[in-house]
Amino acid sequence: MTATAPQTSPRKRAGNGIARRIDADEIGLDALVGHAGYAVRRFQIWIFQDFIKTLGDVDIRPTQYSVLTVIGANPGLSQMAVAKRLGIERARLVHLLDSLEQRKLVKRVKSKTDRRSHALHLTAQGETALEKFKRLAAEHERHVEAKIGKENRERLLRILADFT
Amino acid sequence: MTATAPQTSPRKRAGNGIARRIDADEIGLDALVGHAGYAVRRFQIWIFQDFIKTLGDVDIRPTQYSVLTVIGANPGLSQMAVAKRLGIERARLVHLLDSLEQRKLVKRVKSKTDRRSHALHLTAQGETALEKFKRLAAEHERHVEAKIGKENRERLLRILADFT
DNA sequence: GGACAATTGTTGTCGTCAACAACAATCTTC
DNA sequence: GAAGATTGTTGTTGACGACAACAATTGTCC
Repeated sequence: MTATAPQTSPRKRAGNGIARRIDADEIGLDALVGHAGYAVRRFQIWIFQDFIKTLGDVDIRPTQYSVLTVIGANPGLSQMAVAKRLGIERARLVHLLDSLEQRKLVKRVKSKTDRRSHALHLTAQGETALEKFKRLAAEHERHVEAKIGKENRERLLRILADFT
Repeated sequence: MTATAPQTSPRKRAGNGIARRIDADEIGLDALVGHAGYAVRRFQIWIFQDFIKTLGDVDIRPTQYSVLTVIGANPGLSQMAVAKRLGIERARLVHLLDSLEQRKLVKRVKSKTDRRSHALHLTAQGETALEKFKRLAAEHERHVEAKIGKENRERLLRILADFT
């Protein structure tokens, strides 16, 4: 027996025979506490939920935002180049671009130099839309700052700079 | 035009007419660089991939590991309590437990005090298996340490302590 | 103590996402 | 020019989060 069990039942007996519900914060995480992956995962879920909520009116999700940003900063990239840069599978990027192209934010232009590939560009509408998205994303970033603190957010960005 | 485009084509002309492929690290991320969510997401993917690979021989994924750990540390919990503690939907936990129960690592015991709920316990086999999983998870954690540094990992855990 | 609301586990659907595999068109290389 | 690699596409699989509905059971309120 290695488990450090604080109780062996989902109820706690209060001595008078009345079963009490266990609060979530009474439940130990044991080895999980020392795992960076667990904390990072929970944090990432929180961040994405806030991002999706903050950009809810314009209906832009984190992955879509990353694609638009990269295309905006590097017009003419191929799908393969975008996928590699963002760590997205090229098969997945196809659907992402289908959606963004339907919404007239992005256009696929046949490349002159390589007839297999498409040169990706923002439409004029996409350019102005992206401006708005960036303002909303900055607002989301302020939420992150409010949640973990200004210095902690900057520390975090420094620690994880290699993964961008 | 707000885009700071270093090129407008997926090829770079080298002057002699030969098109050169663009390397991924030449592609700017623009606003993405300042977003904690992007870095956290990429890092989380890296961590999970390493975890899955390191625990590949025993076929345990991060979520399964978290469920086993919590049950091991708090025998007798209900499914609802585990789901709440780990931020998993109770509908999703059903399938997770189905799988773990089939593998004889966990057992659902009918609760005496609440006939709606199940008291969750590790089997004897589950106890010894979890020991091994924890050793492998610790090895994974050393990979994280090697990737971002010992101090950075500890800083990270401190910053994100509220999310566990 | 009996009606009504809340909780628990379960089943099902839907959409997102990563990981593969296969394919046609095209390019590169030898 | 033939063989192999690359690009975009389509499709499948499985993990995962979010919902909705349901039966069984428990809690609450009058």
